[in-house]
Amino acid sequence: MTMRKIAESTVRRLSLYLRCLEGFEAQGLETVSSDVLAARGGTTSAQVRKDLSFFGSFGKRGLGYSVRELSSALRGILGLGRRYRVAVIGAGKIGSALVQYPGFRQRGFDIVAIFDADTRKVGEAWDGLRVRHVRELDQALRDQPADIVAIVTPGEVAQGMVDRCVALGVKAILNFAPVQLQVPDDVAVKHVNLALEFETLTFALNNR
Amino acid sequence: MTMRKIAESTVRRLSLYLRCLEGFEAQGLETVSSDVLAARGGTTSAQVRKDLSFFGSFGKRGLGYSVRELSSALRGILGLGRRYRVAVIGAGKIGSALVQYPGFRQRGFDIVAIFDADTRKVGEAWDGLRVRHVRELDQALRDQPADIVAIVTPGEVAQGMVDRCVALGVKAILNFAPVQLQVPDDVAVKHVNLALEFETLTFALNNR
DNA sequence: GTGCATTTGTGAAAGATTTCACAATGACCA
DNA sequence: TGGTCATTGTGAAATCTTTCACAAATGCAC
Repeated sequence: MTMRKIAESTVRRLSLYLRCLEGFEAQGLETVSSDVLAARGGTTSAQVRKDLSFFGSFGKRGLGYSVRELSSALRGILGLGRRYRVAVIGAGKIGSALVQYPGFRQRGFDIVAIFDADTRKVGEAWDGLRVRHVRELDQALRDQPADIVAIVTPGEVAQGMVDRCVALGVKAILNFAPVQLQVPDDVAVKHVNLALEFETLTFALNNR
Repeated sequence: MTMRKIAESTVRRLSLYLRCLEGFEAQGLETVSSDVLAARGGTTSAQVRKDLSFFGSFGKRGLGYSVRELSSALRGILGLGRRYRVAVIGAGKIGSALVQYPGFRQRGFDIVAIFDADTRKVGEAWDGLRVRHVRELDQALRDQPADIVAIVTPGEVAQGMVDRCVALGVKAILNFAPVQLQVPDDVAVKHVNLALEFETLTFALNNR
């Protein structure tokens, strides 16, 4: 199942398809065609079939896909067959929203630790989780490794935190700080940058 | 300046370059080469030059780019020469984080209204802004049009809100709801979907 | 069981984006 | 002024992604 060189765009769509399938499942649908899935997911049926074809053959010709089976296959492909431990560095507004959002737990992501450099925040309990000082970061991650670290610090300190995490063996980072991070090849980084999203919108507003 | 068919990926990088340039400006740097800008932005010098070449010629051969001039040019290209009015629909955790994040105001985005369907939330003041009931949405947007609407509602009601906004002339939407939105061609939509980002990370963790 | 209506899976074609590579230009120095 | 060095701007090539189009399955009706 694990061939190399799957495009980022393909993986994003797989995740999207899974979300659509969960909707169909909730509606009680048993099967979907690539056409219907594409319509819901905002793409084309050929794209759906091509994306899936990188991983195998999941449909029945003439019939479409079993909603249940395809969901299950996608969860397998995306590695969602188990839960993931997430540590959050930075207890500001966005860190807070992350920690308190119940959707993550539902989707298999458990936030297991939150850190901040501000001693005034340390000790606050958020959603049952005590904010710890960043100086405890290394010890905490050694005792209880995290699968994914979310960086929600100011830009200036983000790289330093990432370096510490990488040294501790963290292989996946979700970065909300507005800086590009340097990491070794075997560490996955995803960036979420709201200013950037807003600016692609202002560009669109001014160019059509 | 306004040719058609600029790739989305190019626009995102332009926004990124601007962020890098602001950093260089803060460090007191007068000029940068495409090489230095690329290193900071996580891309290549050829990519930087190609991206810029769609809009004109901003550098001096042998010298590089004036940090000040290039910043200013990019702000022009991205349409950041003025302020933008943003309305937020949905006063949950993420809506709250959005409204209270001071960075948006600093970057030219003013949140001018926030709506929710939950009457218990209506009337709360967030950062000096009163939460209004969604039934006031149409009247409010007619009185005080917004340039950009951020959708922070549950998925089930997102499309309905978008339809109302589009009918009122909104041309740019930032969608945090985990559904694909249908809009006319002349409306720009950007999606922010954290579950999806997490899932591209779990895919990466399981496929290398 | 035959034929019809569907819909998948997939090579090949088209289209888009990134990288290459180099001529052109400007700054600086002697 | 002329030579050297650095760096841009840009066609052309390479690579990557999406779309096309159709043979191969499958179910269903009769």
